[in-house]
Amino acid sequence: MTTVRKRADARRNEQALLDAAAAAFVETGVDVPVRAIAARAGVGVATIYRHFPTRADLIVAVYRHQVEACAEAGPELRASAPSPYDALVRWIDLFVDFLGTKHGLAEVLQSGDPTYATLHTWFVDRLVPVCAELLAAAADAGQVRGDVRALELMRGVGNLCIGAGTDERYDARRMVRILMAGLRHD
Amino acid sequence: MTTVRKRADARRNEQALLDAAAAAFVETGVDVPVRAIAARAGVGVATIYRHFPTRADLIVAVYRHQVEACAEAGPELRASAPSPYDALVRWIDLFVDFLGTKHGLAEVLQSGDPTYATLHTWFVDRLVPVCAELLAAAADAGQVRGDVRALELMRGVGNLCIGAGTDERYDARRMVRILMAGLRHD
DNA sequence: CACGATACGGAACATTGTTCCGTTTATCAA
DNA sequence: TTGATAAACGGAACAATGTTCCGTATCGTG
Repeated sequence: MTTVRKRADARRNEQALLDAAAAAFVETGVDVPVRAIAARAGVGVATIYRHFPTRADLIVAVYRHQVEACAEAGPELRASAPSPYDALVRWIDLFVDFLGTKHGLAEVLQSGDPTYATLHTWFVDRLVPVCAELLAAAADAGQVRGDVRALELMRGVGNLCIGAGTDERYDARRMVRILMAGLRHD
Repeated sequence: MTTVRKRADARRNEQALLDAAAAAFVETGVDVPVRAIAARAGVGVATIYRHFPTRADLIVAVYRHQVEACAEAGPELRASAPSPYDALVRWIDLFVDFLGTKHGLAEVLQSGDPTYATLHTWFVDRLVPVCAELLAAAADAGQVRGDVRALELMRGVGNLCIGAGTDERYDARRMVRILMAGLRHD
């Protein structure tokens, strides 16, 4: 399978867009206007759409590595943590860390806006199985109630992370800890 | 204090707008375009802004009675429930009922969008004290941990309600129950 | 070096919130 | 009843943003 090599300027622009988007996401949030990203990368708006048909594709590309790392940490924690429940809690911590530092990502993930359907699907496909594994192990060990599905838990945690960092009176991490504590009941 | 009586057409239009907005909120969500509300009420867009300077004011006007009822239920539950914790849980249930049936309201409440600042403030001012009362009673009775503030709890619950009703795999009410269960730990 | 395919840039279009202004209408006094 | 006046109105106009289109420029290859 000989990969068709893209033109040099196309590859250059794609990288410039990824860099510009990453910076803009940090500075303004994932809902930064496309024109701002384009200007920052020194390209026209159409170039964004050519490389990333939807905004979701761009977000996915920017955060691919970090989400991948989070997914891979699941099995590792399962092996190294003192108990299945600990493994689950620590993994959820990683997830919260990730979401908490991405201004507006949690919001957009749960928004239901069709623009972000790809993003939502990608998160679910990649992370829910990992969470399900940890959750099942904890349930099998009798450490958490058995009637909660991974998708539900992740969505709840994601929801709790909305607005994290915008109001010092709201501590998303603490709320997630309380939710995880509630999981222990039957 | 003689109240300056507004013109008859102004009063008529204000009521028509409230009715149209209520219907549109149910049908489309609280983020329905202003033009759609105006058309439904048979008025021009400027008439909306004349009566309700911001979208938040319109939402507040539409839901005023229901939020008021929720606020008033707090002391009643406190008196009638078998325990302070039960009172708290039941009151939170009412709150979830309210949010769950208002498409997009939970989203908008936590969005941080300055457009909805008035709405956010109104919710906080009216409901947080009620929640604080119930929470303090439960904490005094040793039924819940004492380090969670009412604002934080309500915000967490509000967040968990985001997306309720748009995905049958996510049961906001169950997640709220789990959060409330987590509150019992120290 | 020339040519075809690829990619580009920015104008143009669509949607939505918000404001402005010329026109209409309700109210009240004569 | 009628006319003056302040209140209220409607819709055009403006601004911001997402998305698409098309004429032009550039890359890669023979």
